[in-house]
Amino acid sequence: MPKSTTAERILDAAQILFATKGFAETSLRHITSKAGVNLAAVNYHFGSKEKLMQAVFERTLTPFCDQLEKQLLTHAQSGGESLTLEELFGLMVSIADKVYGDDSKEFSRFMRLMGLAYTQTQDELRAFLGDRYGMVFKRFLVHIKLAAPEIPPKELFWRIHFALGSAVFTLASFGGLQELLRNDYKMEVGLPDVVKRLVPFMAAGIRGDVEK
Amino acid sequence: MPKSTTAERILDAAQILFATKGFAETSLRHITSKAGVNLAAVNYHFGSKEKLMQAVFERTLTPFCDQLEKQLLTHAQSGGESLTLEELFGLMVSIADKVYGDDSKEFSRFMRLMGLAYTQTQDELRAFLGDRYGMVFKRFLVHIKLAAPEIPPKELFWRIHFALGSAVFTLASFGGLQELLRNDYKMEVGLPDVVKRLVPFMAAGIRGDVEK
DNA sequence: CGTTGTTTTAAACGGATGTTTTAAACTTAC
DNA sequence: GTAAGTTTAAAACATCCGTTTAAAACAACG
Repeated sequence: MPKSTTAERILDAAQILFATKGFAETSLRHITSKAGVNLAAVNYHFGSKEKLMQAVFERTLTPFCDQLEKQLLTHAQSGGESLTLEELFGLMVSIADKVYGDDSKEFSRFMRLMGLAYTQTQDELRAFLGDRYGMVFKRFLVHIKLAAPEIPPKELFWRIHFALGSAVFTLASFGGLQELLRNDYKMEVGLPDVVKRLVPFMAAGIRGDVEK
Repeated sequence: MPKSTTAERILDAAQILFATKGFAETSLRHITSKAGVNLAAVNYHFGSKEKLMQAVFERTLTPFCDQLEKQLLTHAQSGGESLTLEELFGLMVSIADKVYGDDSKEFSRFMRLMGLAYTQTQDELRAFLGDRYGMVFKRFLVHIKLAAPEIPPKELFWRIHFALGSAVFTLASFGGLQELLRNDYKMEVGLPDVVKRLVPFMAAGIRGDVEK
């Protein structure tokens, strides 16, 4: 099997435990014992638990954002017309697919981490994510505005957050919902299945097919 | 000022702290010092931290659910036709208005608690809420199904949770979004304003105007 | 008043947490 | 092969946690 460094094993274990139990509920001893390394290794390699959390996000978020920016840029330079909402969200999905492989567990974990980042009030982490990835997010918002130019800014602002909310909420609690569906409806469903329903929901919601 | 019992002061403090910091991140010492009572009072009056969490939800959730059930029942008995989605969500809004008064801070806190209950992996709390309020929720789902009979169950399941997500997410972080809107767009907006946009968004999303 | 039952208080308990320390083990290069 | 630098190891540190104890304060009532 491929040898992995201590730092990598810590990141792997931490990512899984953070995603399934939350930040405060996951102790360094949990992480290090799952990773099979010494307790002190966390503070040696990362400095603190807080920095470890940031490193976990850094590792999973950076490849995704880099790819997203690159593709948006090359599309803009190729002089094509602006992307539709479905294309924009579809782009995110396909990049997530590419970056996180066919391992839907990994993708699900990533989504749960994103949900936790929004939901849990980890002030330092929030600041870190804002500093590190705020620009990417704003650039993406510009594309959304281009894709829905007829919506007044204030209205668009809220619709984006309605849509964002449905995505984060659903994907963050995906495991629980999956179980609920299994118990109440005797149905199995995978993440791609839900994403396929979610993308048009978000796109139409923002575009304003929802006009009363 | 109106005298309040020790148990009430604990509930008040706990509700605020839980909503702003999360369950695991809020200690009993935080709660009791904010409430101005002795540490042991929590275990004396509620038995444990877990039971306190349940009591907080009980206090804020029960009046709302009771009212909702009563109104749905009287409507059914009056022999009227089934309610539309807009009427159903509008009913929830009006009940929330009545129960939580005009205090939009309180309403926002309540929503944040609901979001945490969904997101945070508090197994015992989840079980408690399921036992205590599962039936109310299911009865409400029946009304939604009646209002959107043409949607297959599985599809409806997910659309409901998309809509639920947009509501919980948006209203739970309403304070932050309000500030963001003020800074970036120089606009002021109140809670009723957002709810007015949210209800048709949810209704249309569930009904399936979102068909691709 | 004195007794009884309830509530509050201060202190301690046992355990878990993040972090630090100090020494040992391992790598790397001269 | 030894010296220097890097990584791991075990143990201890200080602090915080939820909970319990036992005594004090209070309330109600005969």
